Amino acid sequence: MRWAPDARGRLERAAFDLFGEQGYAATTVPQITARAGLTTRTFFRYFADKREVIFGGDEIPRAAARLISEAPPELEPIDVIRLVLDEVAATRFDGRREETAAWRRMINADDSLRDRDARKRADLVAAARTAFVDRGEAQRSATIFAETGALIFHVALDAWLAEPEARPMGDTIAEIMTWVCVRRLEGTPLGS
Amino acid sequence: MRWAPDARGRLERAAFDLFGEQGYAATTVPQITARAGLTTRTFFRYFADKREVIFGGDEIPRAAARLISEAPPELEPIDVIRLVLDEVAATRFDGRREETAAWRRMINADDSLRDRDARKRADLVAAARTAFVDRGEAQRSATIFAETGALIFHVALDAWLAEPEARPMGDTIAEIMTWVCVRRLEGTPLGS
DNA sequence: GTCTATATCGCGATAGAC
DNA sequence: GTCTATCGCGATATAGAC
Repeated sequence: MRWAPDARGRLERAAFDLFGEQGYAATTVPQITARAGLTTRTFFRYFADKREVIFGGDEIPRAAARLISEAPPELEPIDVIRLVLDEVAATRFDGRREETAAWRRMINADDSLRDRDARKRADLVAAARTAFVDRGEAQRSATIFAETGALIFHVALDAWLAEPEARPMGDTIAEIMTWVCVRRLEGTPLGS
Repeated sequence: MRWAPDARGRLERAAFDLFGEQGYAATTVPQITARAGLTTRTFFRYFADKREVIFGGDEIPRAAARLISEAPPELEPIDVIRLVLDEVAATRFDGRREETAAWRRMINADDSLRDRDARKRADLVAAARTAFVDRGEAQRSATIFAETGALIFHVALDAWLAEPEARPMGDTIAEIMTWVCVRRLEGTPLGS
């Protein structure tokens, strides 16, 4: 056949290998595509820019939105957050602490990656907000719940990665959640 | 004198004018510097990149950190947040709703500006966290208070700009704050 | 200040899949 | 045949090096 399969996967692997060897900034797109046996132009067909190789496109916002939609309708929003975060922690982070820490180190070492990382969090909030609205939340409460979920998750991820001993990330999340409480007050008089 | 004064201000004004006329993405740095009567190189001496003309450098994180440090030491963190946000609202936003809305529209219209905007929020959180630590908060609680302050501020700003009638931004902030509560639980047994 | 590398993207051609 | 992935070439702006 004319093209080797899985061009996207080859680009991702070549990129991560090179980033590991030389660092993110020192690696050029032509180097990545040369290693993957493709052209520079092809890289930009799969990834909007060089930063996007690091982040999984919109996979995370989509997964979060799906989990929120599928949560039992009778759950309070804060319990939806708990459910979603526990699921995410168990399936995507437990057992991958070292890889995750290395990934975070790479992001934190580069300014343009920190920009994009912050943007990804905003995208996650936007997707979660929509999902909460679909559950019947008002715009404003949906926004606050989405923001709060992202807050808990990011604080917990940082804390979990900083802990001396590996333990289930859900434990860290539970600790953070005891700290933050969000009350639904829509419609109640101000100051109540 | 050899150089016309206020190169930075001229660059900012030229940039905003051109962004208004042609849009952000369609405006090149050489166009900006030509209008300001300066060279491209000079632009990058004042601004790290093209996006930074839009944001005020690290002025906002610095101001927030200063306000947190100067708040009366006996205040609870959530009341420090209230104080700081009210001050910021009154001095920087009240009476500038239209400019602020236009500024937000410009940011939301461009992907690279959304990246940077999200990053600026992260920088603000980092500065506020440090300031809370200086007040004697533990790392983890400082992080949560800083994140919560940023959350309230951003939700309130969005809401305030979306309101049909202009009113003091502090009123919107007060409404949002009745929604979000943060408890200091460091040192208490888990599950309490 | 000048020079240059590199990211980024548009366009037309082409090769194989269905 | 049409559709899609890929290529090759080129143009331009940002951003950093010298």
